Amino acid sequence: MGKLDFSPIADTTRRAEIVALLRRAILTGQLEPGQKLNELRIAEQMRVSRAPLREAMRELVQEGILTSIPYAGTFVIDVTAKDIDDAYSLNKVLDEFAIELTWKLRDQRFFDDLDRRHEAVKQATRDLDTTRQIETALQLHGLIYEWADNSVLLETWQRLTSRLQMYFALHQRARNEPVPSEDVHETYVRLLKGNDMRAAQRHAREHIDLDFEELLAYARSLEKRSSKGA
Amino acid sequence: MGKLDFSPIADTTRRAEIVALLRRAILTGQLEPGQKLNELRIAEQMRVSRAPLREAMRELVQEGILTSIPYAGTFVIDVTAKDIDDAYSLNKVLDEFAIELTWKLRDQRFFDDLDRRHEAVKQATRDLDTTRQIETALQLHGLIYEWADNSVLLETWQRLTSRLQMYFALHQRARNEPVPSEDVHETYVRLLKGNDMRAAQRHAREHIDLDFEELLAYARSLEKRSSKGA
DNA sequence: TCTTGTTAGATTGTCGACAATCTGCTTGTC
DNA sequence: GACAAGCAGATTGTCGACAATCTAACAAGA
Repeated sequence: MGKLDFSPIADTTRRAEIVALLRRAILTGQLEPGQKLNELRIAEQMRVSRAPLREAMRELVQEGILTSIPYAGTFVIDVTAKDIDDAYSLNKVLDEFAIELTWKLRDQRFFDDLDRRHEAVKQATRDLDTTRQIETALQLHGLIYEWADNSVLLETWQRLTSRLQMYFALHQRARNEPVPSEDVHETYVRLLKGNDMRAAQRHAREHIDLDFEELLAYARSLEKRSSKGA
Repeated sequence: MGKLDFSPIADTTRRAEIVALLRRAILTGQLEPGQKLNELRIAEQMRVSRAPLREAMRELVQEGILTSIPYAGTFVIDVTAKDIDDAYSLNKVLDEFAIELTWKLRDQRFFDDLDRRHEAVKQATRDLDTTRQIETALQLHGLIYEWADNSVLLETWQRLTSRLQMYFALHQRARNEPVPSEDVHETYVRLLKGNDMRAAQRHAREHIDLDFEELLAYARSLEKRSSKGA
């Protein structure tokens, strides 16, 4: 059902633009899990040859949101409940670590940025813009990784985030009941501003406010169905 | 091993072969950090066109061992002491997590595999084959990740491993004094076989036997020098 | 001498065409 | 009707050539 229209590419290298376009299409759920990406069709829509498109797809395969089978095709990854569970549990461990690293580096700029990102989530919530809501929530949570001053950790988190964003978008899309939310991030932000690191870590480990539990339940409900064709 | 088990068919695409070749060249230090990869030259040497080579390079960029600057070139990543330190500290956290997940899944096959990999390290050590020594040591440590039954964690570890292997190979290469080792993995293996999970985790966190400290010292000693040209 | 503009060479980015491979349908046989 | 062989059609993988961009060497002018 992939009648998504791409607009022609503009500046910088085509490859980079293509990566951005495809990533966005996948993470917002415009390209559905399991869907095959037809190189010729996409290349024509973007007014681009297959070479940069294929290179872009190779990047996204390594990024973990596409999967490739030689001579068969490249597909959006399938989302299983196990995948989500795996990502969830690793995320908790990483959060705890990131908080530990960030803790003594916090300063006024950190708190300001924290508030700013928190506000962005609340704004998206008021706007009922669910896609942006997911995006901003993940950015809020990403702050501790950006401040942790550990490039490998940050990279790891960003890879995880891609998938998380895709999962959540999928979930939101399913129940077009759009708004989950009053302010679920309140506690998280307050603890990050406070003086009790252990409490913040505990909150991250036990109570994470991203609605994983519900997401998991949704994924399990999908598990029963057969895979869809083209 | 008397039961008939078919492994997947070999990847018959040139791209996959190229990825394997390049990765090996980088991880063994044949391609040095900072070095530029000339597409035309490499393509000619491999008797391959630039298309699959470029796709392969794109994969390795995402894998984190190459870095690319548009219209300038693709280079082997530079190794800084900070990078190693970052990877090291994240590795400790992940090890601890992997041990926790693996712990209750251990069975006889796990212990057998553990012994087998441990033996492989000792064999490589006896052979004075330092490259293989690094490789097998990392495979030994990778066992807990393979058993942890968390695909995202395994993927993360494998990405980390690429870099670690590169760092260690670099280090070994520098001091051609080849042998570090009597059996430094003894304690690690013994604890993984035992009944005290906390002790195993503590060992992973505090005492990891991969010679990180020495590696770090070496990297810091390099920090003073300027970058080299082609 | 220093700066600035130009130009030639080399290298990366992109394109269109061809080769290899897969998929599904058709055909022929039993 | 069931089944294997074989033939299109479509799609991915690879190639060689061209376009865009960078580098550095050189010349002209202050």
